[in-house]
Amino acid sequence: MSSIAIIDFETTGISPNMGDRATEVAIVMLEGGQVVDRFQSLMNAGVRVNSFITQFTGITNEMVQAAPPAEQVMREAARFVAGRPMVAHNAAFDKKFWQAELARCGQDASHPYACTVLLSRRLYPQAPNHKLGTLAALHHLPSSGRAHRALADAEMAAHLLAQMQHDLRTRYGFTELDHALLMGLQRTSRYQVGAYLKARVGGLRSSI
DNA sequence: TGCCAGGCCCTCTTTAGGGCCTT
Repeated sequence: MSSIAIIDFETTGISPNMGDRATEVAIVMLEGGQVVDRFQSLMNAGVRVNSFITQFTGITNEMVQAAPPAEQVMREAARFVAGRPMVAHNAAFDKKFWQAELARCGQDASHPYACTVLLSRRLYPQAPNHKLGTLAALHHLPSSGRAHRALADAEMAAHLLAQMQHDLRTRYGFTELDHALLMGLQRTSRYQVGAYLKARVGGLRSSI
């Protein structure tokens, strides 16, 4: 059975191109709709955490200074992912930090990323918004810790992805749900979602 | 304190502008 790596970074800001660095990473391995493994670590990139970020995430300068070096953590994270396809909530954000941090230690970062924000916009257009916390409440997903810490957010995104996989199975009759299907779905116009899923499921059945 | 990005998406659009989402 194929597994998917769901990742979440906590960082000092929103742009690695502006000098922002990762302070924490968590990766949750999802297999058959179940969380089967976890990786989490704070990391010390040698930068200071400002008061807004500390208030937002709970991560302090003392915590970061006591953490292992960023390069060491990123090498371990890359080994944990081991080339698996990846998913993140607003993947454009986590993907650019993944690439920036791995580039600093000469590691390959060419993993395909699917995005639960894009998928949610396709599958749950009725949602009031597509923030992770809102979607977790909407689907009554289990909470697994403090929001805006990497492991809690990665687990929440994994539960959201599992919910999407469940809905695709029950609504559209999918028996196999791979990463390529998710990549195709997130690239599909919201007006073409039904046609795309119907084509991919092989015309077994569709509720659209 | 407030700003810093960027890809995606919508619409009163497409020769554009602005909101969403992440920290």
